[in-house]
Amino acid sequence: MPSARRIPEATVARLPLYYRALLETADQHVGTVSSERLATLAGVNAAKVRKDLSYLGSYGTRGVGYDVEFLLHQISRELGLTHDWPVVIVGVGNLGHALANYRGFGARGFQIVALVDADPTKVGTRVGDLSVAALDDLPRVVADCGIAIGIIATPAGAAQEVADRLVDAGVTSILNFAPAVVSVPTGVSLRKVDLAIELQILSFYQQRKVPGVDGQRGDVPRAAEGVG
Amino acid sequence: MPSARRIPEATVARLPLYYRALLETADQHVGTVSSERLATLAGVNAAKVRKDLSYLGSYGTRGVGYDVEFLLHQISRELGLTHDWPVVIVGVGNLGHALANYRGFGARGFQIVALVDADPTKVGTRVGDLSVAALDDLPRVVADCGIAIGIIATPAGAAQEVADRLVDAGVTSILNFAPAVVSVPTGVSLRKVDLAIELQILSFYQQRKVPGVDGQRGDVPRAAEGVG
DNA sequence: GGGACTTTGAGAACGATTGCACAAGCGCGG
DNA sequence: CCGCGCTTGTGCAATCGTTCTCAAAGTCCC
Repeated sequence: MPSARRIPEATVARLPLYYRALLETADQHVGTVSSERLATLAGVNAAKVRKDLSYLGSYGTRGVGYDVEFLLHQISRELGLTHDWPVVIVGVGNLGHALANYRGFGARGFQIVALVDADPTKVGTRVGDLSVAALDDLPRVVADCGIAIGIIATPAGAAQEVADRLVDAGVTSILNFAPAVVSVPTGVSLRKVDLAIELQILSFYQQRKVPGVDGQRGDVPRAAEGVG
Repeated sequence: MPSARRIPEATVARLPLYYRALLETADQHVGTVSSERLATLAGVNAAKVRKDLSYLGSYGTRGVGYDVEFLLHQISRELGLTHDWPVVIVGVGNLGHALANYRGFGARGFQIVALVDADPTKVGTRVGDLSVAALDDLPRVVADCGIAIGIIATPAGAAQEVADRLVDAGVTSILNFAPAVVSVPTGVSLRKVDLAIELQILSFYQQRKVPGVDGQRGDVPRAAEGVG
């Protein structure tokens, strides 16, 4: 069982980074890692690694470091990655299609087990080895497959309704790719990924690098400005 | 020109939300918005909106609110959205393909003007109305199109090399979708979107909702836990 | 067995972000 | 022209997150 301790949100967001770094380390048959090395692999600093890991428990050995296999096990347990999660994607447009075929999910324990779309012309078509179900079938699909996690890959206008339907169907974790604010009841987790917003944030800092000029290339002065 | 004032990173990350909310508001021919209303539309609270906007300047009118058009103009200027940004995507796999066809970018001022891939069998193929260029052509492509922003949509193993090449070619802002840590020189902005990590974070909180049980559905107790 | 060296774990200082509370400013109606 | 109601802008306190620092605890070598 995961430790009952409260783990800060910022730490939770970094655990997957450590997990990934540890997987790479384990592949190289390395027995232990120091916080220093783990930090390099995860792209953070060592103090943060130690503090983050200390929230999970005292799993390191002073003078030695962390046992790779053991720490992997602890983190995967904490993240709930000891078993596969079935996932449903709603919206089989450009993005939904790509997400359905994205191998990165399966490789990390997330199985896309169902695709759903509101468009009747898409229902029944095959994507990979799945066939698209109707939006109205969502409750049955979710129940049958034991789905707790749903992905919204619809246009912005449909996002809130889809979220509501996902929640009604019993989904309690939602990843929203639609560029819209959606709200969910307490007890349902929601994360959002907005691709255009990421570019807009880059645009902000880019804008400030070449003051007054419309972003065309040339000898760009290397400002000391970074992006977190 | 953008105000010289330093704007906190957290605020910068929210400006695009306000921008989107204001666009919707403007569509409805509403002349002014209060911070309260803007907060609702952007999914944050009113105090935060006011504080964020105050970093840009005193653009509101007490007792009235913010002029929608004027504020839109100010924010788009600050974000550098007064002109289109040409963008190159490196890696034309599943994800690169979807990103190339994603309409959300064009709609917000980001034009995908070039696609690049290291695979010789992909070079020359057409995706939408673009043809895929070779990785070695990157410097020419970047220079010709005046590209400052690059998107990495390659497998993890290629990410660092691609980032290096983008930087060499003159790109100073990078959005990385590959599940790998990449480092860039000072002066180059880097943001990352890792799809699997988002799911893993959801998995963490999901895991804690149904203690001891392997995530299957049923009568899930509504915990008061949320995800930021 | 003991001393030098390494690395963790945690306390404390620091910095960033959030949320509260309220004065100041503006429009409107009388 | 004045007072009232509304909404912004901001000082302040609280919270959250990061970084520094160092004692404690282990290994390794002699």
